[in-house]
Amino acid sequence: MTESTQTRVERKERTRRAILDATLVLCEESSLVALSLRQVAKQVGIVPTAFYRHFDSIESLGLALVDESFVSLRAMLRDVRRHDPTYRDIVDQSVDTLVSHVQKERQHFLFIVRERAAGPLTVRAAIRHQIELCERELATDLARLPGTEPWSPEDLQVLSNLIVTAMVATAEDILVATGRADAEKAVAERARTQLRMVIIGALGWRSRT
Amino acid sequence: MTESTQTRVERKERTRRAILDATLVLCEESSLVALSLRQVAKQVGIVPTAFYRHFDSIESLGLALVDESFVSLRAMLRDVRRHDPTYRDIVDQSVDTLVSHVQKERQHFLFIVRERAAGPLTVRAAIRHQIELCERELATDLARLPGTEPWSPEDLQVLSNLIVTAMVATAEDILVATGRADAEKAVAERARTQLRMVIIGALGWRSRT
DNA sequence: GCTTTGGGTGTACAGACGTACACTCAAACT
DNA sequence: AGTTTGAGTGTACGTCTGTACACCCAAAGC
Repeated sequence: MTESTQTRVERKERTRRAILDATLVLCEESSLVALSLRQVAKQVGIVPTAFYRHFDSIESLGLALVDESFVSLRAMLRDVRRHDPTYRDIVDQSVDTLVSHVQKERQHFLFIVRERAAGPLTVRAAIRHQIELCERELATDLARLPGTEPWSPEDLQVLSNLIVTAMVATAEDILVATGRADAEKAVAERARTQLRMVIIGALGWRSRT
Repeated sequence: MTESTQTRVERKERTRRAILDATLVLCEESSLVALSLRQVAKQVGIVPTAFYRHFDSIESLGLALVDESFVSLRAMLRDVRRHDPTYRDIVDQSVDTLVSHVQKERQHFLFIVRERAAGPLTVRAAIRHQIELCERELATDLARLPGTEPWSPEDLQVLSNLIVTAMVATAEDILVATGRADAEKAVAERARTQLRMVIIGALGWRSRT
């Protein structure tokens, strides 16, 4: 028999995690806004009123899940950045990293993609804000690449927005294609082509201002 | 006093429309999956059980709304196509058309954008299918533009997917920016820049196959 | 003109919903 | 050792949910 004695904060943290995990499971099929406190409690294995010891509404639970999800997403961006920025196959590397992270953190990406459009107002706003931060981050990364000297900060931001949009759409398509290896490959290949097209376009772009 | 006598099919169609409209109103704030039959009925002004005379579930009501929404979206695509394809400001024309249609058909676009990610399974599938049809349509349009001769059908499809993705994202941003004229202008300007970048990229693109 | 049809009504019920309140009982603190 | 704290329990409530069933009555069909 394992030693099951635990401190109080450990027990609390364990239950909190169980709530977060249970919600991610339930959110694979539906959305936060269609989720009841009782469903979550049942999935966790606690009584409904115990939920309030950890979150005061489904909405604040959602905000916690947004924070958590973007921790793993930022880990992905760090992975992308880790590679040599001058490496010629940066596109392949980035897309590979995206694909593997989406598969590994499937629940988080599913949650973000769904709640971004349908979640409670504050959750939608939080996700929008986080994605905007990612865009800015990407913009500063792009500024470090060779050949980007003539671009204005505004153009970098616009380009960054386009790339992030395309990558979010790619993540969505990977989630839909899950399980069908050929479909997954096709999505990845398309993402690579699109990234190359965009980069070529950006290199040929001259700001009008 | 207006003549209020109506045929039976007229009355039925009128109520059906009222249900569709009421649902679009309710879907401005939430999602189909968080909507109850009783809420819809109350909004329409009919008794809950009367709902079944027109749809047998919220889901099939959703499918009807998808069809309806894409009728107006196709009208938009027709508007875009109506302009001279060789016209040099095709980008400006297209973005202007998109912006004005999103504003005019705000409810439909809100519905599509939200349910695309969060709706019932069959609704999500229907929306995905319709958007894919739009992509193919755009691909054939692109094939008619001068300078696209060297592109393979696959590359056209990939480019079309990228453009549609960017325009869907633009529509989402317009919906969020509604009411703030400066924000709306910024979104439109960004969409124009992105379209130009993509087109330049596509012109410089050479297929590897 | 009499019958049929079918959109809309009203009542009724079992189950799920959020949440208030009083409770237990170990861990944590003094 | 005695007290406090707080995560989790159990009951209880009024409200909302989907849907079954019997009903109404004007338009449609004969």
